[in-house]
Amino acid sequence: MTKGKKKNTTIRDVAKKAGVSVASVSRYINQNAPLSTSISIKIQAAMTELNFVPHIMARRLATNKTNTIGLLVADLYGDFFPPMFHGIESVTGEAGFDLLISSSARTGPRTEFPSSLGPHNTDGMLVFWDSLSEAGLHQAYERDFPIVLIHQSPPDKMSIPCVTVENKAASRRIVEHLMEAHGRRRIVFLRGPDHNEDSYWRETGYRQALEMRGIPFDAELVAPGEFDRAVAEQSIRNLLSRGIVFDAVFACDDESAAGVYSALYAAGRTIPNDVAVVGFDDQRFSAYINPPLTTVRAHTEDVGRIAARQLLQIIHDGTADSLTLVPTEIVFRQSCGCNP
Amino acid sequence: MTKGKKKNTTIRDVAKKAGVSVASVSRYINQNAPLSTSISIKIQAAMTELNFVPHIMARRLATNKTNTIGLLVADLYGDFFPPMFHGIESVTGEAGFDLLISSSARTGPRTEFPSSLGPHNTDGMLVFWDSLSEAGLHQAYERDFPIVLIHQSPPDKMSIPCVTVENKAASRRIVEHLMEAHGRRRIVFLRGPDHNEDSYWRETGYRQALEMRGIPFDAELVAPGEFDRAVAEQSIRNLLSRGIVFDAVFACDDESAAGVYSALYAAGRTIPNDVAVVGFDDQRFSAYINPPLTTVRAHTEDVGRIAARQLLQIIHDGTADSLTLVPTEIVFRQSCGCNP
DNA sequence: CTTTAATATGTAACCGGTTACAGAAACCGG
DNA sequence: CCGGTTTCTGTAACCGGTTACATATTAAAG
Repeated sequence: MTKGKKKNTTIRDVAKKAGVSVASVSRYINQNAPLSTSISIKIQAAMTELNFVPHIMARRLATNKTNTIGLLVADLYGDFFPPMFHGIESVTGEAGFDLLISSSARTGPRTEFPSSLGPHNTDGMLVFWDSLSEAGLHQAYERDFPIVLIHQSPPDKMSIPCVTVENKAASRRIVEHLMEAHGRRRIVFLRGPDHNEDSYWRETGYRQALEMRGIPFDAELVAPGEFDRAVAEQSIRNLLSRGIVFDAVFACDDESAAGVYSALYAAGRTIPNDVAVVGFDDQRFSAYINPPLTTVRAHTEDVGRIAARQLLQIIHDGTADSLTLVPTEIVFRQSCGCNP
Repeated sequence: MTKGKKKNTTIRDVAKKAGVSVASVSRYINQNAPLSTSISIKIQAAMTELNFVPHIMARRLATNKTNTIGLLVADLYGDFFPPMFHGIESVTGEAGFDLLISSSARTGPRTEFPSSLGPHNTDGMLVFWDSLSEAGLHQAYERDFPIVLIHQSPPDKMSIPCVTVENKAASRRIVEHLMEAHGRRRIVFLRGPDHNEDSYWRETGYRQALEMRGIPFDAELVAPGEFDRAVAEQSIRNLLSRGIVFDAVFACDDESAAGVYSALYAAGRTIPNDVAVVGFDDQRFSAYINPPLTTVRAHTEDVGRIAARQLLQIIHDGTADSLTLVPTEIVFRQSCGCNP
């Protein structure tokens, strides 16, 4: 429209128009070397006149920095992602970094280090649970590409910083609450996916609570939840039909707690009178369901914020904390028997 | 560790080692020109031996293509984003494009065309409602940078493709349902934010339904919902305390429907017997609340998919549909009085 | 008023790919 | 066996910034 010519205006055009050298223009743009005011003015004038926009890729090629960080996620199920993203974005944005997202939903956990997120394209990468295989991680680790793991601790031998939430203590406390405040004794635990660490620690907390109360662990009371509503519902149905007695359920996450509700409701059991139910995560719907779910709140936004900060720090000076546990807190609603 | 030398291995190193020209190596990598097998083999050998990884930024500088598309969102409230993202990612990923995300949550709607998402850094951009000011849009439009709008139609004078959901017909039908199937007459409408288009069309559908039934529009029955639980709750409280009579509520979105539930519950009114309630969006919690909410399902994932496809098409050949309306469907649950 | 040190600019060589163009090799019909 | 294609391969000039180093300018010192 305007000029007719396809050519981009470059730093050299600006230099010519301002009657100075390209180096000066570059220095003016980056403000990284002293420059006389008279020259600065001329450059500024030329730049605005030519409507000059520096070519980011050229800069990146020359400096070998991308000012971009990569985000590798498995899938965006649940209410998990938005707050996490919000946390991450708030710190990366502040620091002037772009965010490149890649989901492995289509492909399953990447077995290869994803080239689109690797060096040359990002300065570092945030890796969520289940998004990158151990082999893929290893590739990144070897070239010591900056990485921080989220909700996943590093495999043996690799020391990669990790940030996740405090699972065990909160789980222990919520189960203790069921026992102490509401006198429950036969508490079902609904597991998460097999190698999920959150699930592992939540189960550990559950077992510790039993142990402290001298209640023997009963394998019959543990069933799959898979972080999935339908699976959890089926598990509870099974327990019920097999005549197994229980007076409470600790669901590994709120999603499966919702499944518990359905199964219990269908069987005519009331919550919390017949069976108390508690979950983990404090998803958005948890406050709305009936009765409102007692659960553990994970400050997911903080997790994102902290992870991003760690990554920036690695990129900047190579240091980071090897493990950060973000505190969790129990939110007492009605499904456990409180606030009747 | 390995070599001790900092230098990256480049295409020239590969060429030298394979005893061929850089052009051949480039052609081998891109498979864009015939190459004798003998040469191909030598190059492949050299590449694996040197562990060569092409430098993406160099390629981008040379080709002036980024293979990246930008995603500009306001904030990631609600259940809105994950499915949308999923849809987008599925098509961009398939096409080999990266996704650069920028949220304007920290800053409010961008008034400037965000340089990090602009030309040089992305090949095109998906813009959500409320994320970019009209001025910002205009800048992009002038340089005819590929854009498609999501849930927002272009301001006057600019013809930018847009994809959103069908709001009006579904709204009309759900209100008609309230009238015909359940005999409701005094139906409250809870508005969304002021200049939100979804809200506008939903209200239009509401009015049409009234009109077709010969029921006069009553301004007293329209109150703010703002897509916000608390605001909606307060609005219903007000109506109630002012003694305004109504037998149904059409909430502009499910979030505000949840607020309606609270207000009604607090006032001792039952749903759907005293007041029928319907919403819009079919958020995740809507099936879980009590009673399950009758609402309109928007196929958000499709919106994302279609928008992404449109954008790729613009990038590819410059063409696109100026408006795509993704169909919606009513899901009948219990809050309207169905399935008792 | 030189001599020397400090500072501001400019020149040109990078960064690591792509690709227009030209030259070489292989193929083909007559 | 020769000119005319057709198909491969190589050279070198880009893409648009940054920056080490050299040079011009100016200030400080002697």
